Amino acid sequence: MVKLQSPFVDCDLYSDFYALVRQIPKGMVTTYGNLAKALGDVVAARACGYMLSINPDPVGTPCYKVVKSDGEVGKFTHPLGSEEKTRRLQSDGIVIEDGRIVSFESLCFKDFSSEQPLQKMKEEQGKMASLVSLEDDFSTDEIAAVDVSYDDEFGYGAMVIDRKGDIEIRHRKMECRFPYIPGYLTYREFKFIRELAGDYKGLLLVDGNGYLHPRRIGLASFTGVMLGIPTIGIAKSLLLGRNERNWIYDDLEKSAYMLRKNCVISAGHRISLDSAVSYISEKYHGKYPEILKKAHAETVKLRTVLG
DNA sequence: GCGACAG
DNA sequence: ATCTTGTCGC
Repeated sequence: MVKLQSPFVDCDLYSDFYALVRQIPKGMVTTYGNLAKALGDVVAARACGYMLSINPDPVGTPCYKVVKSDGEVGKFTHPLGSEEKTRRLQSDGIVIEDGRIVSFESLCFKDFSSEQPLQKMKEEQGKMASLVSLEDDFSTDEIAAVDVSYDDEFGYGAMVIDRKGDIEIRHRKMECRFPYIPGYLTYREFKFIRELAGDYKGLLLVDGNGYLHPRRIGLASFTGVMLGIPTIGIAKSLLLGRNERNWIYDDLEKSAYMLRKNCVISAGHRISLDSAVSYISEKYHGKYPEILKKAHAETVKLRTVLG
């Protein structure tokens, strides 16, 4: 059994990110995209905006210096909004005309010092992808589902295990310091799944993708490899790919099946796509899997009670 | 300029 | 997922 340590599932991306914002020199600006690239992937640009919107230290971490990629000032979460952002930029000596930074190119700081955590995660995903098996090697004696919901700083995870009608429910509340970033859901959610699953060895349904992923290693597949268990990815929307008669193709490869609106099935680990599709569609009669709905409802219940 | 972006 | 400061490619 492969026993890979995963140093990145505990990454505090918020702190890494705010440290980058503090590197912007006096009198300069940067863009959400440049910060995302410093984290290791421009796809995180919108998450950078989100992290700024919940910046816990607006004085020490000056988020007004972060603007859009075309030099427009962009939004600002403040009672006075973007006009206040503009005023703060101007008091740094930056000239703004028609809502746009003048001499934007020369004022835009890009030379961040960074470990590029997302880049390292991408490399880890590449290694994990090579360990995924799409050969059927699963039993259906026990089936389980996991899901996590969130508030600002915590995640609320739930796992429902069905052992031939005998239902067990597990809960877990943990701090979460990693925002949602397309392609990196693993680094937000896997630690919840690891805690919830414990030594569970049955088939696991994961709320997200498996093989349908830019690096062929969505949360469901990553979970399968890390825990050494068979998994299936069940997503509610498409991360990528084109729908042709409900089969999802990305590049030229068939990588998922849209069972219905809001139910995209992909192979996780130790199962083929065809087996995943026929098992799920038969067991749940072509509907969204009940056990995942229950797991989701449990996370909401937990968040309402503990949050 | 519009739509796409697992949760 | 929540109710939220983007970017890129068609």
